[in-house]
Formats: sequence, structure tokens, C-alpha cells
Amino acid sequence: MRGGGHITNLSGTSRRTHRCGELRSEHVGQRVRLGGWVHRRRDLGGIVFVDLRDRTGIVQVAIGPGAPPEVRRVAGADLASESVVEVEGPVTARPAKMKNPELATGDIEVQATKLAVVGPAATPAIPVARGKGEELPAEELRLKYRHLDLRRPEMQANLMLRHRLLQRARRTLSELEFVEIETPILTKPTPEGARDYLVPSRVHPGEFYALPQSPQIYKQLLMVAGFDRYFQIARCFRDEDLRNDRQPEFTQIDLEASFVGMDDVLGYVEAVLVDLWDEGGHTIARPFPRMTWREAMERYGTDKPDLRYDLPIVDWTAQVKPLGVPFFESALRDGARVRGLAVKGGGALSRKDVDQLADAAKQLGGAGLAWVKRQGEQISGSVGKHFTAEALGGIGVGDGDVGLMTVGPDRVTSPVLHRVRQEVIQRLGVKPKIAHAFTWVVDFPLFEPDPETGKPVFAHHPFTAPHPDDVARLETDPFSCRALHYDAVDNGNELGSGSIRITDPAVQRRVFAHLGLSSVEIDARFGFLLNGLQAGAPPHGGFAIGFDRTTMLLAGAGSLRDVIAFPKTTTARALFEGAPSPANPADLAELHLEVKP
RNA sequence: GGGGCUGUAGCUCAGCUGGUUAGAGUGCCGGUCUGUCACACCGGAGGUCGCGGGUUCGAGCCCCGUCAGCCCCGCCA
Repeated sequence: MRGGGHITNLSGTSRRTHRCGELRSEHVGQRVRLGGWVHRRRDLGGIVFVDLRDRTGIVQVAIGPGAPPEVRRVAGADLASESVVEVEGPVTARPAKMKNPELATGDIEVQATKLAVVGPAATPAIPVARGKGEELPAEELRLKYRHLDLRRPEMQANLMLRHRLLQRARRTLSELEFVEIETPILTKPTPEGARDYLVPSRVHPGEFYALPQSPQIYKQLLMVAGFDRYFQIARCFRDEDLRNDRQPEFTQIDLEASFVGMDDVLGYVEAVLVDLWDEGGHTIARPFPRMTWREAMERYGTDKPDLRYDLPIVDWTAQVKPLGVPFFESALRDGARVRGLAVKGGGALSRKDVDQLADAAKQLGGAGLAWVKRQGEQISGSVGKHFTAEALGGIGVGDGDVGLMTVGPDRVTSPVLHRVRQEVIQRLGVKPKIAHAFTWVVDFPLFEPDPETGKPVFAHHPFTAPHPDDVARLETDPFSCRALHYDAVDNGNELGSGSIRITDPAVQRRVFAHLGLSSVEIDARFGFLLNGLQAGAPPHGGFAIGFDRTTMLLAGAGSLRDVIAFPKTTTARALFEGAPSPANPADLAELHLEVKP
């Protein structure tokens, strides 16, 4: 094998025997060859110490007075930060008082007998080795000099975790008899959903491919084709404005299975998530609890509730109505509900805290936030004078607690109270009951009102099957219809979503018609799917796990950009390579394109 | 498309109420140093105060515009 067959260490190559971070006391006495980057150099005159770094860690190389003159010359003059060196020499135990307990390799060092700079480095534009307490460089610079930023141990750990998660997902799904199949990147524009990235065709003037927003239709056709269980680590593209947790291209663990119902799909996804979290060092229990969408909205005001904490939203209409609070009166007459949060220990919230909560509520279009605080016999707050101790007891506000409440239509009060709940938890520093609170959210509505017209529009992609009990009301009462759609949620983060698909081509045509597509358009855009469904389609459904977000959570990273090697900025630019950039005129001409000035 | 925050040395930041020659730490360059591990110590170089315009006797600081990065709303079937 390598190095003439006597090296069993996988790290070894024809140029090195070990990686830097793996040397220990057991290697003392061995002669090793290493390659790595100069992390730091400490030149004491007669002796020079070099911290040599690779992806496994750091080891100290010592060049003492006994080292060969050439080695001493290189160590004294040529070892600029971040240059690549190869070093050879014996591993020695450090004297007792010179061990470094903060370093995994701190009991030993390498005495250099050969030393060569094989990759000289210009002074780095941003530091790789940071001093204690030194802030990270501006993110703009980290993205521009990504090759340097990626040398930092934190980024290396994130990307190596990402690697392990990918391998684990592949293994778990393969063991569950899922088949990994790739689908096209050059595909067809979709009429619904996010904006597509378009790719002009050279061979077909005026025609365009689109990059996939997801492999949705392809994976359904794979079910029609009989592959039974499919998965893919799929790159997806959506041309929409970005966020901290949204990139224009992103990765999903995409899966689909045949002859399944919802329970089967949830089981497969749980298996993957449990293994991914295990890979990240967390034990989580199966099965995950389930909650209907309606319940989530009612108790938490969001479809991705954070169940690490108690503190549900409660309907206080019945208790509050008799009190005759002026702030609520007119809305109550219009049939609105009063909903609120009984915050245990909320007395610790200052007047300023409550005002800031109210401001946050107003930003979301809420009427404002009413509050009542009880401390011993004293009852205070914006609506305090309307409450007796008994009335407070009736809504669960005891001594030292605060009741926060608002009035209005659910579509306003739900997001307001969700926001207030999060803020309260954060401001009071409430400790989570458990580290990871997974839940399924099921029974999503099939339609939602168009924000402008109020007309029903599909809440999900148009391949989602309606709940069989609700199909009869599709036309008569669309908003009451549920979809066979489900989300996986962890600690208030949406990890992914899926559904059972429509397999009846007639139903699928009705849904497209509902979207306002003529039968000509339907055949032009979705003919290949409908043909498939007519060719003998098994019942099927699937899921897509947002892999970047999952990795971000497991890495404890603050941004998606910290778990993606080469991410885009919030304006979808790549600062490292400088994309996008103007095309040269000859290329445009060949693509039959003109750019308007 | 809208709102907010930030932009000063290679990097991280300070810079008062608008007032003399814009500072610190680190990095970089030169020097001393045989047990350091953010080595220490001595010396030095290094600035389009993002960019453009305006107000003012005078602008890093105030005003307008613009660019970039970040955060949020809209958007993301």
C-alpha cells in the first residue's frame, strides 16, 4: 500500500505520514512527516516554535539550537503566516512544565530535522488565527476571501459535520430500501410558486430551461415508473429575496415512496431525523407528537410552534367580555375574540419590556397589547382596573404573573401572540423543558385566501391530495378543506414538509383548472405528469428535509452561510468568484439574447 | 418593492457638542531574545474616514443622494 506498505494510518500519503492533529504521546519516538499551514510562529531567538495546522488540528513544531542550519534558517526567515510547509522529524514528549493542556497534541511536539516551505503565502487579507476575544472579520470579507475563512477550525467543523450528516442520511435511507436517483437540473419552468432561474437554450432560439425549484414532478414520475422508494440529495433553486435562513440555491433531502399513507412517510422521515440528530450528538425519541394545523395556530399562533416551552395562547373571550373593558368593546361586538398569554413569573417584565412587546405587536398590525399584572393584592396594568383577583384567577394569572392579551381577527392576533410569546420567553430567560422538541403539524388547509382578492388559492403545490373526507366541499366550502400535507418542526424551526400526492388524473386536472389554467395550458405544462398518472400510478407521497437549515441547527451556527462552503450574499451575489457578471456579447448572440441597457 | 443597522489603517475597533497634525490593539517590516503556546521587549511603515454632492470660516462627525454587507417585512406553490 502507501509508502511501501508499512503505513497503516489512513492519513499517510507519499508525502506525509500523519495529519497534524492526530499525534499523541503514543507517537513519541516515531519519525513523522507532516504537511500543514503555519498557524502561528513564536520566534524566541535561539528556539522557534511553529503551530502547524491542518483539518485535524494543530501540533507544535520546535526548531531548537540543535536543528540543522538550513532548518534554522527557514524557521527564522521564511515561515510567513498561512504558508504551507512540509516538516520531518521525531515526535518527542514535552518536558512536564511545557505541556499545553488546551491542545489535543499538547503533550508532544515535533523536532524538525527537515523543513521546507512548499506553498508560500502572501500576508492573509483576513486573519485565520484569531486572538482570544477578537471579533470575526466583516462577513463581506469572509465571503470575499472564502478560502481563508474556510481554514478556520469552526468552519471546517461545520462542513465536516455536514459531510457526516449527508453520509448518515444516505445510509439510513439506503437501509430503508430507498433508491438514490438523480433528476435533471435543466428542466421546465413552473407556472406557480417561486420565481424560476431561467437558462437560455442555444439550439432553440427564444426557448428556456428553468432550474428546478424541487424535483417534485420527476420524483412522482419515478413512482409511476415503479421505483417504489426514491431519495436524492437534491439541489433546488428559487429566485426570491433572501434571508438569514434562505439561499437562492439550497439542498434538500428529497424522498418519495409508493403504496404509502401519511403514517408511512412520517415514519421514514422520523427515522432519518433521529439518525441525523444522533450524528449531531443528540438523542431524540420516536414517535414525534402530532398536532393539527388548527391546534398549532390556536395554541401557538404559528404553524411551526416551539414546544420547548409551556405558555400556550388561550381564548379569554368568555372571561373578559363581562368585564366591560373599553379597549375590547367594539371588536368584541364585531365578534372578535380576546386571546392572550398567562405568563407565570411575568411580574419580572418591566414596564419598558411590556411597551416594547406592544410595539412589536403593533408592527404586525395588531390593535395593541393590553396587560394586567398582579403582585400580592395589587393589580396594575393597562387594563388592570377592570380586573378583580377572582377575574385574574379565572384566566390563570396568579401572584407575580402577568396577563398579556389582544383582540381582533385570528389572522392578526395569531402572529402577534406568536411574536409576543417568543419575546416573553427570551426576555424572561425561560429554561426549555427539553433540548429538542419535535412535532408533526398535520391537517394543513388546502387553500388560503389570496391576500389581495380573498379568493381561495392553493396553500401548497398543486400536487397535494385533498383530505378524502373534505373532497365533497372543494367547490362549496374550499377554506374548510384539509390537505394531506404535513410539516416537521423542531424548536420552532420548520425542518421540511411533504404530502400525499394526487394520483387520479381527473382530480389533478380539476386542481389545475382551479388555478385558472385552461385545458390547453394544462396539457402544455403538465402533460408529462398527467400522461404519467394515466399510465398506472401507485398511491404515493413524500417529503423534503431542508438540509442546510438542519445542518445549521445541529452545528449551532447562526446563519446558513456558516454551513455552506460558498454561499451567496443577501442580494444573491457570490463575492468570492464574483457571480453574477455581465456576459460577453458573443455568448449573448449565440444564445439569441439582447440585454436592454 | 419597503424599513432598520453598519461602513475610519491589512483586520477588529475608539474618535466628545463640528475645531490644530485622525488614535488604540493586532497584523506587517526591522531588531533583541534557548521553552514559548495570543511569547516578551525595542523601533518603524501604514489612512480616498465606502463613494458623490451640499451646509459651514471649518465636516470622520450635520443634510441629501448613492453603493456594499447584514437584519426584518413583502415575497419564498
